[in-house]
Amino acid sequence: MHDSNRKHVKTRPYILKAMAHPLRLFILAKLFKKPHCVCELAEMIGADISTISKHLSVMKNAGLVGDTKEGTTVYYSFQCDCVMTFISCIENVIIENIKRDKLSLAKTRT
Amino acid sequence: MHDSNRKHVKTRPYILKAMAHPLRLFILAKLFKKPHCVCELAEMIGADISTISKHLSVMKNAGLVGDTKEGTTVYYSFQCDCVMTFISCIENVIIENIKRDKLSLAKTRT
DNA sequence: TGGTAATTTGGCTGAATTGCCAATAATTGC
DNA sequence: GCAATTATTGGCAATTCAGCCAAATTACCA
Repeated sequence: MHDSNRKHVKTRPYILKAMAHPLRLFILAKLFKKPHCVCELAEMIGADISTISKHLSVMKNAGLVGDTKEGTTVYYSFQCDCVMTFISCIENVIIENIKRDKLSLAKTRT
Repeated sequence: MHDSNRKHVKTRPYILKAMAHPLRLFILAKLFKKPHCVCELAEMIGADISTISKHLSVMKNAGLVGDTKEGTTVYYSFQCDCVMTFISCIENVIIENIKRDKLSLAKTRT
């Protein structure tokens, strides 16, 4: 692989990784609607606060969310509009996949 | 968490996971330009053929790529236009991140 | 200054992922 | 049919990731 490619390849996936987790997608969807603090999200999800905090940290480092302190409370908010555009795009892929599955199923039946 | 949310959350991340890997992003970028067989990609990347084959299998299951057999050779091709739109969107996030880093760096300096 | 609430960090264990090798399959041409 | 080529699958060791608990940090308030 060319060095230029190698560099390209190394720098990009961290943003995708930051999204590629069920809880993190859920959190993104919630934050898209309005900002939430860590304990609110932990409450919604039913996981340990420290777990949620770590997930938020991953997404913050990836530049997907931002945070604001108010006293001891930290409010996280959505920071990347294009992500939601993409998530809705993913829906389309899923629909296509389902169509394809049905098609191949129909084919094997005949 | 509501059941409807739980379901939502479980079904989506597999497509993101299928992209969230350096080699897989590299492969997607290559396939975006033109179809390639497994051994061509393995050659470009310098990894074992079986490794590449498994990566392609993950992406195929996610509906990101498709394959066509020609003799013993399997050509993989791009199947999801919106992904590249998104990858270019990721570039923007990266640029924003860099800007932010520089800004915070400048702030700490003053 | 001491106590309290919200969050982050460290540490640990179990689970998942990766990548190589070897073995197996599938297809072509002799 | 048999060797050769291409790809897939199984198995294994190494690495990374997730999630929980406990400890540390931060900010507020009396």
